[in-house]
Amino acid sequence: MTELSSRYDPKTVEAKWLSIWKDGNVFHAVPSDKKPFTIVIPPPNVTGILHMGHALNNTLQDILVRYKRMRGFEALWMPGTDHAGIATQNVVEKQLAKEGKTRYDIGREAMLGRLWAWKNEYGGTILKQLEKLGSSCDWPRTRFTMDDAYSEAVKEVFIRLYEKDLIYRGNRIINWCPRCQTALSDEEAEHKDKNGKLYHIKYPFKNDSSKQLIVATTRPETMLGDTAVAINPTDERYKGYAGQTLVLPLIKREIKIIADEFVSLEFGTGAVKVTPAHDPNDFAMGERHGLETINIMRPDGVLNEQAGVFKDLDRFAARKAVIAALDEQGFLVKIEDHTHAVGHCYRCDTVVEPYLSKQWFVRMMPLAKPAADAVRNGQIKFHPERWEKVYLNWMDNIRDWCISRQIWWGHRIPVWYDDQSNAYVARTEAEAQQKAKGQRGKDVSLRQDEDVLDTWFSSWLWPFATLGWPAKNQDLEFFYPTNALFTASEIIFFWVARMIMAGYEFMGKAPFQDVYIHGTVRDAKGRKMSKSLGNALDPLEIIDEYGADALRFSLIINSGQDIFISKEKFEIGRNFANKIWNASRLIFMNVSPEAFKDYQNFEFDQLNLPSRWILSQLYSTISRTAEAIEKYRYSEAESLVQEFFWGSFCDWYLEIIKNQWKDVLVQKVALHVLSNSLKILHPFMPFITEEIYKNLQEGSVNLSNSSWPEYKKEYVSEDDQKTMQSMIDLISSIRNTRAQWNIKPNETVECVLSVADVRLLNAIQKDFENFQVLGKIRSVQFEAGLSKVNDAASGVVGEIRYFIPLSGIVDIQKEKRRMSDQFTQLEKTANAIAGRLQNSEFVKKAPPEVIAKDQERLQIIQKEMSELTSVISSLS
RNA sequence: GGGCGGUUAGCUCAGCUGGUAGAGCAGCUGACUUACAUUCAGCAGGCCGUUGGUUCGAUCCCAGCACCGCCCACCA
Repeated sequence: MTELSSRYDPKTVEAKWLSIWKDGNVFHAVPSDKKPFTIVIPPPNVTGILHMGHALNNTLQDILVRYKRMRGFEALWMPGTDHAGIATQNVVEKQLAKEGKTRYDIGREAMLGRLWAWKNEYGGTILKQLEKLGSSCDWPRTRFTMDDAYSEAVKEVFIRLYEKDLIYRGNRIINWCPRCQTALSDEEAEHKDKNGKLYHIKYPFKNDSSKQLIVATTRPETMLGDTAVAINPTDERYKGYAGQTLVLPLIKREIKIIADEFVSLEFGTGAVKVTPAHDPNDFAMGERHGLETINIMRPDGVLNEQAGVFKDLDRFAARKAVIAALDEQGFLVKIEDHTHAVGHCYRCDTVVEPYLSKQWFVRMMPLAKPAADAVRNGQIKFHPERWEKVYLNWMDNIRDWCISRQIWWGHRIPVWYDDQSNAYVARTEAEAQQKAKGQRGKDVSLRQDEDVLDTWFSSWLWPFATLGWPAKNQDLEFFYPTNALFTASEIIFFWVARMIMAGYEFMGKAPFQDVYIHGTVRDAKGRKMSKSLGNALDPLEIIDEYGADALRFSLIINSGQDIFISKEKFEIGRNFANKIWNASRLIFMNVSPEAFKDYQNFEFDQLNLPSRWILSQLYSTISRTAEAIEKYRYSEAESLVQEFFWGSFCDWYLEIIKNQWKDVLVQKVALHVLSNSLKILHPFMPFITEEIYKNLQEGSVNLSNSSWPEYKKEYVSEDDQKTMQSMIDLISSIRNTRAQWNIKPNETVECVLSVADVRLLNAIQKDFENFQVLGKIRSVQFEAGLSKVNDAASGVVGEIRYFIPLSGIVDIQKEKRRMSDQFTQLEKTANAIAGRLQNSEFVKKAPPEVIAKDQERLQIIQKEMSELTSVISSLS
């Protein structure tokens, strides 16, 4: 029939289908009369290279999108990339560094030219890699956060928020990365526990230098910028100190002692140096007490002229120098070990500096409220649910968002300043000119804000900006809101939360209903996969070696919470693909054109038990798999399909029918099961299923746009499943003889055992030989054939059945003990229930269904007890 | 410091309405059998972290404890 090779070769097959899908544009979705189903891809960074996290994330999305497409939805999966401001700029700056230049050397315009050139050349890499995974994105729709239209959306949002007074500019302590030389948001500063030191330093009093106040600090170099020392007003130790003057060592500046509730009595010495320009708490105290702010540091982390003799020292060198100087002059009291959390830049891992500067902020409280409510009232659901708490906890403690970045790659802030530093927020410079003229009454020259917006300030618009917002159009109308979002927990705050806020603020609707949070892919030892650790498995290499289907399948079936993966894990998927392939070969080798013509139609009543059984299994698998997918239980869905296809279809059905191939009905059933199995396998393993399905020649339809099998209730029979199951158990028991069968002396058994599986025959025969020696079997006939297997269900082998379960146990005494334990347990339960039922008060008060349940349970227990009794007595 | 999760076979994990536990892998036995050795048949291996509570009955529900992991956080 078909010439399928004995081993599945993913490479050629995958390449072939990728181009068929692409040429046919089969994943293109347009507004139609179907129901919409939309997912937007979490846009990978343009600098991204496919890693296992992407592979997992996108496989999950692909499974759902393909499934929904098969279920008749107009399913759109919107692809695209994120410009990744700092990350991309870092990459290009590294290139420049090789030429011995910095971005300042070549200037803003030339730098942007190089950035775009880099983006145009390498920015598509990650998407091509995602495509190789089999991702069924609507590729022609691919968006980029710095597309012209998208940039308009960003600008629009800035202006709208500004007009609502939700954006403001302020002088605040922010997280500053001295390497990237930009501000970071609170989320972009990663806190890590560091083993540091706590330095105790003497600050002498002005009027009596023999008296000192000892302060404790972890960042002694910032003392150069101290403008006060704070104590707690209730601190008995320092009663009357407030208001006195100290002389700052080294600098000799006079500073006051202030009293502030913020100061903890327990920590350190109870006296805190106050450096308003270099610490957020100190800044707040400074505001409360009207303190001066002294900035001692340049943007690159080197101390400035305010630092006196320490000028031009890097902050860490300065720390050492300050300590040395303090020690030398007798101000250093002691140094203690101290662990504390230190912020690090999430892009370059440099220690972040709390730094006073003028930045743009978004007022988050008003935006957070509807977004938090949406989750509270169930309009948006997290899967697994527990992430809702994490989300809400952040939302309820939300702080303003620093959105300006001192880099060049990104959306430039749409604000212009005149010579008096008045700010004009406008869509274009011309508009700003007009506004300025209106306000100043004359033309003034303007300069645009140098800064760009945080990358996330564009990403948070992704679900609707990709569909064309702020323009009104059919796409937006039809595909928004999206249905599900798939992401890792790391970016719940960065992205998910903000998207929800933006969705409500700008669209008046939630951007999606379901948020699926998947685990992190880790190596076998549980470490995060990373290039620097050298433990990363490259998905492309895995695809190359095992195939994309194998990668997808293995990844998903392993996904519980976090996913621990090693190379061997991908054998699961590869082996399964091979199994599917070979089962298909077997079927294709044995079916006739007649069966091929219409294998979807057959008389169900004429089928034998194994056929009815496999159909029953098939259809219950179909519905259970669908249910699992809908509930976002992907690994369960895969297990169900695999268990059915391999464990039931291949291991039992195909073995049983080996000698029945001449029966057209059997051929039809085999083809029918294969065809439908391919359909339910398709979302998980798109390539191999397409390839095999093609051989079924059901019209010219690709599996990618065929439909999910309809559930046929009439094929699902519990009786058939039970009968067949007991047969399977029976045959299994017979197979499993040797040590297990414990035949009583003098007992003889005569039986005819039919074995369909030729392979099994030898194994079993051997066992039976042993069995004959061991027990007293007079004769056992072996017969490779099918008809008798069917008969077995109706009782021919039933005689064997009688003693297998009982004498098949090695340690009868142990089993007896178990059974009598069980009996006592049941007896106790029965008594308890019976007692309850005789209690007239209980019967009066308890709801009828409870009583009914009790009665039912009592009956079951009593039945079990009587069965147990007979079994126990037969054992002795 | 606050919050969240986990603890089940050697390993990775299921166990989604409470009825003394399942899978895959690894291990061990056995089968060269024309769909598949990327295979097939089988075996063994578990006081379901610990202490209490609720229940006739707890891996499951409740509380405490221990250990592991993650997230958040401005005690310098």
